[in-house]
Amino acid sequence: MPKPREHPEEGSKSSKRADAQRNTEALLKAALAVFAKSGVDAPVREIAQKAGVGVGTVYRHFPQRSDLIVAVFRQEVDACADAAAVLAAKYPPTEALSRWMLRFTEFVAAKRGLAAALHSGDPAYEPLPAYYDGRLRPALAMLLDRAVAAGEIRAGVAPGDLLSAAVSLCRPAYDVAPDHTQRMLGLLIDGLRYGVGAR
Amino acid sequence: MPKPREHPEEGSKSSKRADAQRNTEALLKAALAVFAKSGVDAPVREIAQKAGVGVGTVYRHFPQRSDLIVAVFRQEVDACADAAAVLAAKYPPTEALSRWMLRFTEFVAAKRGLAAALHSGDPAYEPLPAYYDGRLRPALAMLLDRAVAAGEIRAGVAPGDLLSAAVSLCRPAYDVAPDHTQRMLGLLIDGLRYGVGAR
DNA sequence: AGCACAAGCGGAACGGTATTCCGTTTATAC
DNA sequence: GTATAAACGGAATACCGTTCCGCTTGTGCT
Repeated sequence: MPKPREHPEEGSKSSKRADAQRNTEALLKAALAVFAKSGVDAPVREIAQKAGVGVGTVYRHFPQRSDLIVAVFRQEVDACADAAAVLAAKYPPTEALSRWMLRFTEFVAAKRGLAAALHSGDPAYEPLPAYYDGRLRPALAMLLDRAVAAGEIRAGVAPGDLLSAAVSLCRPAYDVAPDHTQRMLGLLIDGLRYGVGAR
Repeated sequence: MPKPREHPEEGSKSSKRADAQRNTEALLKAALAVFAKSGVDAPVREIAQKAGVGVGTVYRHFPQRSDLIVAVFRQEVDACADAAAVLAAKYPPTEALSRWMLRFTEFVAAKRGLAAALHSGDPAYEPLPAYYDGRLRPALAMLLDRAVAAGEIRAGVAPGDLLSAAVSLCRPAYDVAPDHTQRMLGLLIDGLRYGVGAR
């Protein structure tokens, strides 16, 4: 009989067979693309095909459709949050902040389809807002702190408020000139700069 | 050949055959119940069965699913708005206001499933918020005016703000003690009373 | 009352999707 | 190399939306 795993962890993921691991990743990638193109109600077959697996495999990894949606959402939130550190290392404080805000609004715009699912009342999505907030708010707080420390923007701006404001700004993004969001964001960042050095 | 209708209107509705009229009403009633129990994505067959008609009849009256949803929504909005006049005639001003607010939060809580559909981006639902506002805001304004005129609450409260506040209050209603909304509403009404006669 | 006719009706039929199930394949430990 | 269980694929099943058309029924007329 096969012994229990000797190495409960391999690489960095939980103990799963290598092919299963690959398929999980392929599915997440495929689902991201398909959701973006056809919405979260896209046929499961389409996702399976794009990932190069059978439908059975989709259900093995994500028994509920909501499991797949949640996984994609969390992955995207993580990517957006992680981008903060990368940008902070690469650009001066306020430019990093500005670029991240733009990145964030792209995330929000791209996930408009998911947003409807989140508010559907399905309890499976209940923990997502907390996850979203827990990852994104600290990321933005870090960027804000750096810009404040550099004396480039004023202190006292709550990260949560700024996130909400950015979300509001990209609300009409789909029936307005595409650079509208970008210009509004510019205004928002300029607003943060206002009064630097004033007490 | 059958002549064109002599009496273009009969009773109070548009010129339709009596059975068609009955079926439309039965469908609205059934859809209301089914939507409440199983959400707006409930099977059409289920609604048809509950109304005692065939599925073909559903599609005859409501070619698009969204037509049925919109009709149910408007009917409920109307019922809620009309309740204002009934309550105003039956209770003293502030009690009528209080009771109506409770009635309104019940409406919002019951329509959480519909709310998701409203934000789905389907253009069929686009005119609904305006309808909602156009019916409910005047209803609430009337109740507020009466309470103000009676000197029971202070003036200057915008009906729209109060509606929004009430909606926010019942947001967490589904994972909190059921009387939570009621208590919060009590606070809200008390807040309106504050400062009467001041100035 | 009886008739003619179109509006209205019911539900079978069609096309498509989600979900399950199980025989086959494959990664892993020894 | 081999045994074993995890994982896979896709056919099969179960639903659901939507259409279509022969049948029923309300209505206005005589």
